[in-house]
Amino acid sequence: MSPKDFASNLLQGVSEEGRAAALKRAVSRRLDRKQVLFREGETAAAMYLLEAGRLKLTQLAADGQEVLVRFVGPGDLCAGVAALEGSAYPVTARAVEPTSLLLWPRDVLRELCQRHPQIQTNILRAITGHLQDSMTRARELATERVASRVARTLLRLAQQSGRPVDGGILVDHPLSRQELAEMTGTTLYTVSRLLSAWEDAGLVEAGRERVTIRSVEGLEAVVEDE
Amino acid sequence: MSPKDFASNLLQGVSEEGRAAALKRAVSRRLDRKQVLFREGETAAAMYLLEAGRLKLTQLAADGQEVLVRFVGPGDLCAGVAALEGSAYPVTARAVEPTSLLLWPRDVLRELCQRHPQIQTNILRAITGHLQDSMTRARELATERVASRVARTLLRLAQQSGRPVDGGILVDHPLSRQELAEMTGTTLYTVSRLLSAWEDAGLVEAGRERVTIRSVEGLEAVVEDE
DNA sequence: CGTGCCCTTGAAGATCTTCAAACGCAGTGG
DNA sequence: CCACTGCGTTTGAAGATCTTCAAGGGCACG
Repeated sequence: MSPKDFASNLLQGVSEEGRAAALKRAVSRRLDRKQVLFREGETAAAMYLLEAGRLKLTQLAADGQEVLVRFVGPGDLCAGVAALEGSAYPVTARAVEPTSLLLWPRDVLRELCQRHPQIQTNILRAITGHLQDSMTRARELATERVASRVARTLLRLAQQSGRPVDGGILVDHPLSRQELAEMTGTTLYTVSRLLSAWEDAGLVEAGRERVTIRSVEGLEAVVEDE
Repeated sequence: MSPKDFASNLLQGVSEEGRAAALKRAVSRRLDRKQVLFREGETAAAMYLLEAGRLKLTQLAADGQEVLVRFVGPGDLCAGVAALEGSAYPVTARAVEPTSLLLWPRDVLRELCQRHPQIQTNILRAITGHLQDSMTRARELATERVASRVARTLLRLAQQSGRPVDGGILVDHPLSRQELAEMTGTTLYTVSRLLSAWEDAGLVEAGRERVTIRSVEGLEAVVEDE
């Protein structure tokens, strides 16, 4: 495996020459916790690929409420289409922990995509994945109860960014009740109550901006018993 | 304007030769009302472009409830990525009125995309639009009340498939309370009550599988006053 | 003329939000 | 080192919103 293996989502199937060209033209950048990478509505300047750390992408609702669209982890792409089309970023991106990433300015990206169409194909694949996720999310919001949605979200976070610890899986980045609420379309109060109940039942262990899943099966049962 | 202008979403920016090649290799097909074009989970056989009529795309929730993802109208693409990747259709497509469309079998589509990369770019653009829509939908489901969501949905339908009639805009295809409920994450009962109230207030006129918007401003006010 | 499908409406009650109050840890500054 | 302060969290109580269930009406189509 190459040392630049985290780039596989972007560069898989690209010729050796294309990979080299892409990596050579990439710019490196670091972000502190809570630092903003870009804001919703700004004209897209670049496409980003995460090396390490984590971003959260949010959208503002009409009434000012924030909605958490997704977390972006190592190897994930971000703002691919907005950069290609030169349109506005559809979300705001903020680091939830110290983060390092590569970026390709808009014009560089366009040139790379023209010379190496497989890169565009890979961006298309990434977008398709996000579309699937978004449809799944909308379907769950439309048909499931809050408890199911929160349980599902925890299970998903465990998969995406879970770190095994003794007797459980820790979601390995800061995660507040408020953020869980913004991911599931509910309030921080309801999330707090659910976590308290699940803690009593031995399904999770909850701390300040920390959640550890103690029983995956238990949470799956919560998802089922609508 | 070309007689094949409905194909602009797919063929804009494609060379004259590419447009000709694409149209030559397209297969024509007709559907009756309620006829199924493809089902969620089947391996994708082709990409579709609507000439006339309307499809509805639905997804099944875990508990068997149907969710209405969107309506597809003339000029709209459908199943582009699933066909390119040879994966499963993510939704079921059903005609809600007599419909005619063009289709490109999977292998033909792949060849066209290779020879004319702009076609793939156009598919990427279409998918991006759907991603935006889906995110908007999820955000609304997460933050807005039922009345707002139903009102918004009616306004959107008026834009997409509205036909001016005396004193209003008719949504120009069959549209049941159940379908409106499946679009907005509520029940047919709640939709029925809302439409009855809005009819009394003079905002809409509702019939069997028919809705006419009498006051766009009135519905916009419903959206606002959360 | 019946039958099926779509629609309406009432009543009861579950689910979830809202508001208010208070707790406790983490980091800061005295 | 301690107190202060901010922020994330917890919990109770009240009540709004929406669903669910039940019953019935009416139009369209065979």
